[in-house]
Amino acid sequence: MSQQRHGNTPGKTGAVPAFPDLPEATIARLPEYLRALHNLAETGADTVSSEGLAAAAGVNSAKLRKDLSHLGSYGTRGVGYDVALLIDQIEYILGLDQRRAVALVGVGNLGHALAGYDGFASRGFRIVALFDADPERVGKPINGLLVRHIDELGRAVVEEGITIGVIATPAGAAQGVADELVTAGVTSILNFAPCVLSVPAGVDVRKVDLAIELQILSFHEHRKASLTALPGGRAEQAGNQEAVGS
Amino acid sequence: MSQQRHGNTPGKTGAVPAFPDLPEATIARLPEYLRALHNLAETGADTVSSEGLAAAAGVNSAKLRKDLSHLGSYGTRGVGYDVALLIDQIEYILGLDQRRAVALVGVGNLGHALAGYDGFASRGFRIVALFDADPERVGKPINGLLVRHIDELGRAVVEEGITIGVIATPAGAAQGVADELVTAGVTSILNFAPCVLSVPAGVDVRKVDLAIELQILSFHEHRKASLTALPGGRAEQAGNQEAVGS
DNA sequence: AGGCGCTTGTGAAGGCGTGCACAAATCGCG
DNA sequence: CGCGATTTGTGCACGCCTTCACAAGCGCCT
Ligand SMILES: NC(=O)c1ccc[n+]([C@@H]2O[C@H](COP(=O)([O-])OP(=O)(O)OC[C@H]3O[C@@H](n4cnc5c(N)ncnc54)[C@H](O)[C@@H]3O)[C@@H](O)[C@H]2O)c1
Ligand SMILES: NC(=O)c1ccc[n+]([C@@H]2O[C@H](COP(=O)([O-])OP(=O)(O)OC[C@H]3O[C@@H](n4cnc5c(N)ncnc54)[C@H](O)[C@@H]3O)[C@@H](O)[C@H]2O)c1
Repeated sequence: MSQQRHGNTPGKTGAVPAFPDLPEATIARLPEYLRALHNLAETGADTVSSEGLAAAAGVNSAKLRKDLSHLGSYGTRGVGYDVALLIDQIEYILGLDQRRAVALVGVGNLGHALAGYDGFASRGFRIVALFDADPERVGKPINGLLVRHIDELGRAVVEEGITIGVIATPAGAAQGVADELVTAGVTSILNFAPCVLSVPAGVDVRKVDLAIELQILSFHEHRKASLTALPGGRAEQAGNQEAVGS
Repeated sequence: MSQQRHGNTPGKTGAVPAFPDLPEATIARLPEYLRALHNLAETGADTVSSEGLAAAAGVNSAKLRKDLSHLGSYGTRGVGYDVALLIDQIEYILGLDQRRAVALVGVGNLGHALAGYDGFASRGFRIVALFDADPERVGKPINGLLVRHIDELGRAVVEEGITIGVIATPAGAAQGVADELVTAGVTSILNFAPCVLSVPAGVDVRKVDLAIELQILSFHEHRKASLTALPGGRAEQAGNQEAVGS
C-alpha cells in the first residue's frame, strides 16, 4: 500500500493535483452532499454552514466537516462553505467535470425505466448506448436512442468513450454480459441482476438489489413486532439510514 | 421523542424465542446468503461448507461463519451447513416466513418496472397495492393490479396489512408521500426519490439512489485514470463491493 | 475403537468510522 | 483596534467490523 501522506507528489504533471485517498465511507457520502448543495444553490444561497449542509444531507455535522476536511480546506471559519466552490470541488473529486458515458445492457422492464430517466443527465452522466440480445428489441428507439445488438458493444465502447456499464439483464445472463463489458474495456459496472459478479482486479462492481433492501426492512419489521411484546419497547433507528424525528 | 413506556411483560409467548440483536452489517448480508442458499438448493446440494457458501455469496468465509454464528449453531463441524435448515433460519430471522405486503406509490417510469417485476414474489414480498396522484393513471391495471388514488392509502394499509411502502414519485412529492405512509401506519419505507426523508422515530427508511451509485463508480474511474500516470499504478478493488479475479 | 482429516465456532488483534469537544481562525461591530 | 460571536478543522476516545489463527468437534476409514 502506498504510505503517501499529504498529497505533495514530487514529479507529477502539474495539471492533475495529487489524488487524495479518501475513506470509502466519505466517498459514498459525497454524492449526497453534492445533491444537497445543488438544491441550496437553486435557492440562491451563497454559503452554507456545516450544520445547515449536514441537515440537508441527513448526516451529523461533525461527520460532514471531517468528510470535507479530507478534500482540503474549502470552508471559512465563522462563515461556512462557499456553495459554488464546494460544488466544483466535489464534482472534480467525483470525476463529474467530464460527463461520463454510460452503456446500458438489457432493455427489458427495468432497462426501459432507466433508459427513459432524465435524472442521470443532471447528475453527470449520459446514457449513450443501449444493448439487448433479443432481436425483437434491437433497432427500436427508446427515448431517442436506438437499441443495438450486444455484439456491437466492443465498438461502441471505443467510439463513445464508455467507461461505465449498467447491467439490467436477468441474473443468468449477467456474468456473461459482465465479461463482455470487461473485454470491451469497461472498468466500472453497476449491476441490477441479483447475483454475484466475478471480474478481474481493477474493475469496480457495484450492485443494486431491491429485494435485499426490502428484506432488510423486513428484518426490522420483524424485530419491531417482536419488541412490542417486550418491556420498554424502544424504537431504534436503522443505523445505516436515517430516521429523523419530525 | 423521549416518551418511553414502562411495561412489565413477564410472560413471553414461548413460541417466539428471544430476538437476537444482530450487527447491522450482518443483517445486510443475510439476504445475500439466502439468495446463494436458494441457488444451492436448486442444484440439489444438501449441505454446504462456509467456504463454498462464502464464495457463492461473494464474501470472506471467516466473515460468513461469524455472521452465521450470531444466529446460533446451525452448522456441523467437519460437514458444513444444512442448506434447507439454514434457509429456514435466515428466512425466519428476516421475517420472511410471512409474505410481507408492500404498497408502491408513484406508478411512473420506474414504478411501472417495479410493479411488473415478478422477482419480489420469490423473495418474500407481495406488492398488494399501487397508488398514484395522477387521475390519468388511477383506475388502470398494471400487471393485474388496479392503480388506486393516493387518498385510499389509509384504508388499504389496514385492509391489506401493509407494513412496507415503496416511494417512486418525483423528489418533490416524496416527503409528502412519506408522511402519508407514516400516518397510514406504515413503519418501513424504501425510497427511490433522490432526497432525504424525515420520519418519526420507529420508522425505518432505506434509500436507493442510482445516481449516487454511478457517482461512486465515477470517483473510482477518476482515481484509476489518475493512477495510470503514476509509477506502480496498481489497481485496487473497491473495498465495499467485490472485484474478484477470475 | 482409535486416529485422521475436515470444518465450524470464536478469541484476539488491528483497522476503520463516528462523534465529542475544543482550539484556531474569521467576521462584524463598537 | 480589540472583542465577542460564530464556525471550521481536528485530536482523541470509543465502538463496530473484519480478519487471522486455532482449538474443539464431527464423521469416516481402517
Ligand atoms: N424490473 C424490476 O423492477 C427489477 C427490480 C429489481 C431487480 N430487477 C433485476 O433487473 C434485471 C432486469 O429485470 P427486468 O424486469 O427488466 O427483466 P426483463 O426480462 O424484462 O428484461 C431483461 C432484458 O435483458 C435482455 N437480455 C437477456 N439476456 C441478454 C444478454 N445476454 N445480453 C443482452 N441483453 C440480454 C432481454 O432480452 C430483456 O430485454 C433482472 O436481473 C431483475 O432481477 C428488476
Ligand atoms: N426512472 C428511473 O430509472 C429512475 C432512476 C433513478 C431514480 N428515479 C427516481 O424515481 C422517482 C420516480 O421516477 P420516474 O422516472 O418513475 O418518474 P415519473 O415522473 O415517471 O413518475 C412519477 C409518478 O409519481 C406520481 N406522483 C407524483 N406525485 C405524487 C404524489 N404526491 N402521490 C402519488 N403519486 C405521485 C406521478 O403521477 C407519476 O406517475 C423519481 O424520484 C426519480 O428521481 C427514477
